[in-house]
Amino acid sequence: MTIKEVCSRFGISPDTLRYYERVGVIPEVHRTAGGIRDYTDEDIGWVETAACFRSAGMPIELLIEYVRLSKEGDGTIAARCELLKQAREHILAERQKCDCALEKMNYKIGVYEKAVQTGVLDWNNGACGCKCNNDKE
Amino acid sequence: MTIKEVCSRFGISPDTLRYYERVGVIPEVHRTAGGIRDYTDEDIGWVETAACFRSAGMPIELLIEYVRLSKEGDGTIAARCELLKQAREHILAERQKCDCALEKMNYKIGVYEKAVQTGVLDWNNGACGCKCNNDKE
DNA sequence: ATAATACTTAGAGTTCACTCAAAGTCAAGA
DNA sequence: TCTTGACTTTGAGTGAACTCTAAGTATTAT
Repeated sequence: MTIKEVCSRFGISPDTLRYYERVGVIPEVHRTAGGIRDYTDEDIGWVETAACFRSAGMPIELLIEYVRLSKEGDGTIAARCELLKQAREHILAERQKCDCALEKMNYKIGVYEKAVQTGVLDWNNGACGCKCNNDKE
Repeated sequence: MTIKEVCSRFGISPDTLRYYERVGVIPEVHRTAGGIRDYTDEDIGWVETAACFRSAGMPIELLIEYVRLSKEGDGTIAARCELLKQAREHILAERQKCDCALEKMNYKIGVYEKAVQTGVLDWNNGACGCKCNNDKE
């Protein structure tokens, strides 16, 4: 599969794909005799993982470390497992922040929708109960 | 409330708070006679909103636009409502990506946990069903 | 065979969201 | 009053993640 096809499949630019390979977010991609990238199914699997994890906000450094460990072989299985669990905590926290922001947005949108009809914003009755960022101690 | 107190309450640095005010992510903050920031409850409400929405990945530009519209008065209520709805779609999409990444992570962690015991990674039985980034057309 | 298009690399440039530095002002304690 | 430490502004610097540029090579259509 050509770089173009991989790009359109995952919605990533060719520059980004080459960059991912260069810095080690994905392992080296298979090439044609002329040196042009020709992604195998395995290559595509790596791209899919990278694209999926990146789009959820997982930092590039963690992906690089994961690929590095994978190249080292079966001795790093436990380490990779730990890394994935750590990444999962990171993404769970991200989602928690999304939920908190959504709660606040829904509250505000409710107030605004009333205001669109009445012409007056009324923040007094019932504040948003979300605890986001509040009382950090 | 001093800038220090606001910082520790929301887990933001003073530099970031001043930056938010400078570029318009929050409106101008109340000052003492000497020119030192002294956050009122209303100021703190703005900070809370900014911190919450930012932590969910809402871009600064949208927050600036929201504050700009708010300053213009009641004529922009409908516009602000629209902006919030647009922001909500944005955050919902973010959360969707988190869920997709979590599905993939859980699948991988399952494979690795088996491998930690057996010593062998087995990706063959049952692939991750998540559709993240796949088949973009 | 040749022209047009698409690929390659290395390295520089861009964007976003802060973060720091320098130079000066304010406030509280000795 | 003086000193110490926290505040102020303006503007420059940083890090992450791309994104673009230039110069060159490969592939495809005519």
